Amino acid sequence: MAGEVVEKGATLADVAQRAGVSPSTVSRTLRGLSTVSPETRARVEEAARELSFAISRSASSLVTGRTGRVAVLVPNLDSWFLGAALAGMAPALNAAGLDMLIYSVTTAEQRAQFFDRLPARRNADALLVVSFALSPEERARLDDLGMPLVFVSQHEQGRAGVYVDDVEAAQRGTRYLLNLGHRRIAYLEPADASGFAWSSRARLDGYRTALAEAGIDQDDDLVRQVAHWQGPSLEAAVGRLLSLAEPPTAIFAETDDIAFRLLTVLRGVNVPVPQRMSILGFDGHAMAEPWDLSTMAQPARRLGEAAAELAHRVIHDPEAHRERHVVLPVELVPRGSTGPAPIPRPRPGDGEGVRERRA
Amino acid sequence: MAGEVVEKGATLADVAQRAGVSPSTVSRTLRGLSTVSPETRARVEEAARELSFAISRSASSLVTGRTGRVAVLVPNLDSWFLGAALAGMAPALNAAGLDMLIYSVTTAEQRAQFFDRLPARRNADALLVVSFALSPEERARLDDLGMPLVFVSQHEQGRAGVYVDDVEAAQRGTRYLLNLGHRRIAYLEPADASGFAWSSRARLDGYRTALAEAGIDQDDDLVRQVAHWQGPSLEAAVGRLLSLAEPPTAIFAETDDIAFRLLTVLRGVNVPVPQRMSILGFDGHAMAEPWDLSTMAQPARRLGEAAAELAHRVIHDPEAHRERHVVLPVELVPRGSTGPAPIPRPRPGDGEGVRERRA
DNA sequence: TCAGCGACTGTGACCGTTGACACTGCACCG
DNA sequence: CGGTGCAGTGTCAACGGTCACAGTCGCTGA
Repeated sequence: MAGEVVEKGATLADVAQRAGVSPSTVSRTLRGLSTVSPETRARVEEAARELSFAISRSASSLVTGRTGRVAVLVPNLDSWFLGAALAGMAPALNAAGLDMLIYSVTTAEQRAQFFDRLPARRNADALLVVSFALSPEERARLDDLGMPLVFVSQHEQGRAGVYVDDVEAAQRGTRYLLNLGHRRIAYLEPADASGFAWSSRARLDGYRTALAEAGIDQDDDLVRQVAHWQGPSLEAAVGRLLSLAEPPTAIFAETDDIAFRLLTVLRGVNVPVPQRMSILGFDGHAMAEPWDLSTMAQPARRLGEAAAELAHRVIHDPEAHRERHVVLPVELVPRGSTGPAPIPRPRPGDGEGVRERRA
Repeated sequence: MAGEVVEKGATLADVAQRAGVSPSTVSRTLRGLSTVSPETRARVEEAARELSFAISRSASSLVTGRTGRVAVLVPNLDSWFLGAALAGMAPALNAAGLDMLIYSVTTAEQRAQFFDRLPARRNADALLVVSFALSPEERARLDDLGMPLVFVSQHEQGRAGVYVDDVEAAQRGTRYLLNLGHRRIAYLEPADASGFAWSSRARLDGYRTALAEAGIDQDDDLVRQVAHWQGPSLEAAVGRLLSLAEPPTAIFAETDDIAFRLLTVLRGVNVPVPQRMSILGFDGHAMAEPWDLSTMAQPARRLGEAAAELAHRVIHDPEAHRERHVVLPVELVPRGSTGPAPIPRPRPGDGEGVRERRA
C-alpha cells in the first residue's frame, strides 16, 4: 500500500475559496489588518482553521522583503553563557513574531565558509552577533551584508549592542575583596579566549583600577594566565601563587569556569576555601550556586532578551541601528567561597608578634 | 547627510545581465548543475562574486517547495544536554546545506501558541523534536504538520528517532555498583520531568532489572523522588535514606544534576564520598569531570549529529521516515565518586563479629 | 435627490527563482 | 549529405503571497 498522500498544505487561495472571498481578504484578515468586517473575519478564520492553514513565509517574504527571521551568530552552543543568552532571546523574538535562525560557527573551516558564503544574507531581517570575536576583515564582511547588525555581549564602536560594563563590574568585585580585608589578590585570566569576545582586557583593567584606587601596588606575579577549559596550567598557576613569598589570600577568576576548576584544585591540595583562600568568579554560571561560588553575575538571559528587543526595533527602523546601546548591570552575588582575609601569621624577620590588621 | 543607500542585494537577473547570459544559466551555474560550459561558468561566477550575490531562499523555496531549513523543537535552551545536542546538530546540518531554525517552547503559553499556530509548518523541511514531552493531542497535531518528523532523545513508536537505550544503560550502571560490592543501592528520580521526555521509567526499570538479576529484594524505601532542579526535597530524601535501619552505601541518581546537588548535600553533612557513600549519575554532564562524578554518559553531541543526518535522509526520502531508528551507546565513565562498598560494621543482634563479605 | 465619502472587498501585477520545454549548433553516423 | 543526438543555452509560465488601485455599496449632508 502506498502511504497516504502527503498534504501539500492549503494555500491562501484555498482558504479564500472556502470562505467565499478573495485571496486579498484572507491575507488582510490573517495579518490582522483592520479593514475587514467582523463577519468576514470570522468566516475566514474558520476556513483557515479547518484547512489548518499556515502562511508560507517564503511567498510573503518574497514580496515584502521581510523574512520574519533573525539570524544569530554564535561561537558555540554548549557553553552555559550562550545557552542562557539564547534562552532569553527565544521567547522575546517569538513575541515579536520572529523566528530564530542559528549559525554556530566554531571551527576555522566553518568560519571561512560562513564569511565567504554569508548564508544569512537575504535570509534574515537582522543578524545578532553574540560573543563572537571578529577579525577586521570579518567585521567588514558583515557590514557588506546590508542588514541590521546587533552585537550581543560585546561592544563594537558605533554599532547597536547589548553588553555589560566589564570594567566597572571587575572593579566592584575587586573592591569587595578589598573590603573583606584582602590585600594580596591574584587574578586568573584565560590564556585563549576560545572564540569568545568578551572584553577580557576590560575585566583585568577593572581589577587593576580597584587596586590602584586602594593604593595597592600592582604585582605582576599575581596575574596569571590559564587555559580556559582544560589543561594543567591551572595547577601550575596555583603552585606559583602558593609558593610566592607573600601568597595571595584571594583569587579573582575571570570566568566562573576557571573558578570551578580552581575550587577543585584547591580542595585537592587542602587549601580551605574561604578560610585560607577566597575565590570570586565572574559570569553567574548556573553552577555557581551549587558550588557555593561567589561571583559577579552577568544577566545572561536578560542580555538575550534585550538583544531580541533591540533587533526588533532595529528591523523596523534600520536607520537607527548605528547608535543604540543597552548596558546591563552585573550583580555581585556573595556566597560561601569568599570570606574575610585570614589574620596574617607572624613572619620571620617581621619584628612584631602579631602584625596589626589594617582597618 | 542621508546615510548611504542600503543595497537591496543583487538578483539573479542582475548577475545574468552582467555575465551576458540568461537567468536560467546563472541559476544552473550556481547550483552546480553540470550542463554549463566551463567558460560560461567562470563568467557567471565572477559576476556573482562582483555583485556579492546571494540567492534568495524565499524565492527558490517558493518554487521548489524546499526551504533548506530544519526546525528544531526544544523544551528549553539553557540545559547542558540540549546545548550539547544542538552543538552536534549545527555542523552536521550545515554540512548538508541546511539552516537551523529553533523553537524553544517552555511555558504553557508558548506551548499553546506553538501547537495552535504551528509556525514551523511550510517553513522548514523537517521538524526535529528533542526531549520534548508531548501530550497525545500535541503528537497528533505534529502529525498533521505533513512534514517529516525526527524524534531525538526520545522513543516514539514507529517514528524516526535517535536515542539511547535507557533501560540497558541503567541496568549496566546498577550492575557496576553491584560489582563494587554494594547491596543497598538507592535510586533518586526526578519528581517532575520539567518538560523533558527522556524515558524516566526506563532508567528506573533498568535499575530494578539489575537488582532482580542479582537476586536482591526491591526495597521501595530506597527509591525516592526529588525535585529536579531545586527545592528542599533532596535534603529530605537524603535524611530518609540515612535514617533507614539499613542505609544505602550507594546512590544512583537519575540525572547528573541531581547527583551534583546530592554531592553538595552529602559534603554538607560530612558523609564522605565514596568512602561511606558511592554516587553514580546519569547523563555525562560537562561538569561531571570537574566534580569527579562517575556517570553513565550519554553521547549528547552524537545524538545531535545523528539526528541531523537522519533529518537529511528523511527529507530526501520522505517515505522512509516512519521506520528509521538510531540507537546510540551510553558509556559508563567511572570516576572518584564511586568506590567499593564499605565493609559493614557489626550490628547489634547480628550474632557475628564481622559479617562476611559476599563474593 | 444626488454627489461625496468611508468602509469593505476584488483585480491584477509583481517579488526572484526554478523547471519544463524549445531552440541552436556541432559532431557523428549511416 | 541529411538525419540524429547531445551539449549548451534561452523562454516563459509557474510558485504563493502582498500591495496599489479600482470598484461597490450604503449612508450622509447639501
